[in-house]
Amino acid sequence: MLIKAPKGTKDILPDEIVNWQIIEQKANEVFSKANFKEIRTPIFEETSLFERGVGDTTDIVNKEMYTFIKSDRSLTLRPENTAGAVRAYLEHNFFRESPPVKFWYKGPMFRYERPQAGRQRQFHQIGVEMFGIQDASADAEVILLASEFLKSLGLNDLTVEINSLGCNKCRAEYKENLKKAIAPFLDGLCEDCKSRYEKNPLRILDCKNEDCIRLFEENNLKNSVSGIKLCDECSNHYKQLKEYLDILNIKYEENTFLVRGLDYYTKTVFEIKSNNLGSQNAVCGGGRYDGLVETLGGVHTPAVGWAMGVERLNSLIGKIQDNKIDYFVVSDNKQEALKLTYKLRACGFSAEFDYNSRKFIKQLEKASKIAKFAIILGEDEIKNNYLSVKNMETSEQTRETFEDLVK
RNA sequence: GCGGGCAUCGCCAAGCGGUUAAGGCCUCGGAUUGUGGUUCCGAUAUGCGUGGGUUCGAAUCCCACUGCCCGCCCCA
Repeated sequence: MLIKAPKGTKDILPDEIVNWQIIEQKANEVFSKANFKEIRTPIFEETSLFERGVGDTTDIVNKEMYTFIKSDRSLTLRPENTAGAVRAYLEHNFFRESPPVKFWYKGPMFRYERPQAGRQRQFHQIGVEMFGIQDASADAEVILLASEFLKSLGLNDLTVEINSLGCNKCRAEYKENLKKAIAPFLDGLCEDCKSRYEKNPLRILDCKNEDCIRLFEENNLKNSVSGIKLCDECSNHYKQLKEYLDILNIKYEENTFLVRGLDYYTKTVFEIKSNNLGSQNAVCGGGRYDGLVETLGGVHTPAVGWAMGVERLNSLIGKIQDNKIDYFVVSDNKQEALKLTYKLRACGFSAEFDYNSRKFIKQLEKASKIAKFAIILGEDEIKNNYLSVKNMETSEQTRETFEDLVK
């Protein structure tokens, strides 16, 4: 019985690795320009980091974590990277630097869920975190960054949705008002919504149940929600964000039903969606988390960030072709072929030869499949110290010395 | 945790109870011991996810299991 990769995990094969390399390279380019620095945190952390950081009312913490005990310590494979980034920020005293402190990261995350389109148990995220700036220009900055990054990958028309959840102060009020608006038709909602009503009423807005959505519409919940006032500070912040986005010419849609499932978000939340992803349609999600640094033991520090799912991103990008190598050395003399191959590599070219010493015609056929040029190195070439270089695209063949070729 | 669908060569597949399980791609070899990518010929599944059962006879029908995919929940 062959051992297979575990459920919900995938091998990234040579055929598709080019996409990944390009995504990571673009991330580095785009984020570096904005002076975001890459950070790499451990793949596992102490379990309590996620319980405190992500929130113990979330599904992620309640039923999706890969947790194991080693030497009496409870450790967990990271389900996301924001908590780890904040932990590192505190552990290495980044709060002593002049704000903002700007990080970006990439890497695998782990969540125990039933796999489906756009969802795996081991998946990859690229994300940014920005610490120390309360002003809405920081929110705009990270949204701009997400948009620039997507643009650099040729993804231009994705929808940005934004909303504001308010701060701790006004969110409590918001929840009460929301409950009041929902109360009249609470009985008609699904079981999940009924239990969310007490535990986490904001999440009711996120319900996908058709009957619930119909009831929301019949009772004009959207208007009721829009009518709920944020405190002055929060509504100002939200207003400023929209002004910044307008100035930056970033198109967005306001979605008063946009609620994120992680507990740490405050004020701004946003998602970037695509219609080509199946039912898991968010390629990017994030927002502001002004309370998280404090929750994890630091002084109050405003922060904002997002994460993208690399697998989802990848499925939006067409397959990027692997480039052909520069030279394939065709020769009956394996020693000379090997020597020439290594000389070409030393000069910075990609090169290969036929390890099997097959017939000339087979070698040329192989060359046409994998290389831009074939270098024919036969008896005559070796004796008279020249190379026959054939362009496999145009069939043109020229006679050159090694020195001319590598110039 | 709950629904739905699918499993035939490395990949894509035809077959729907009856003699040796189509075809295509890829791979390998030959036509062709120095000029390929087009062409022609040839090779490649004692086996149809696994285990039972029905039948004279099963890839084809029935049952169980496993795996994968899709959806719900939640999230990237």
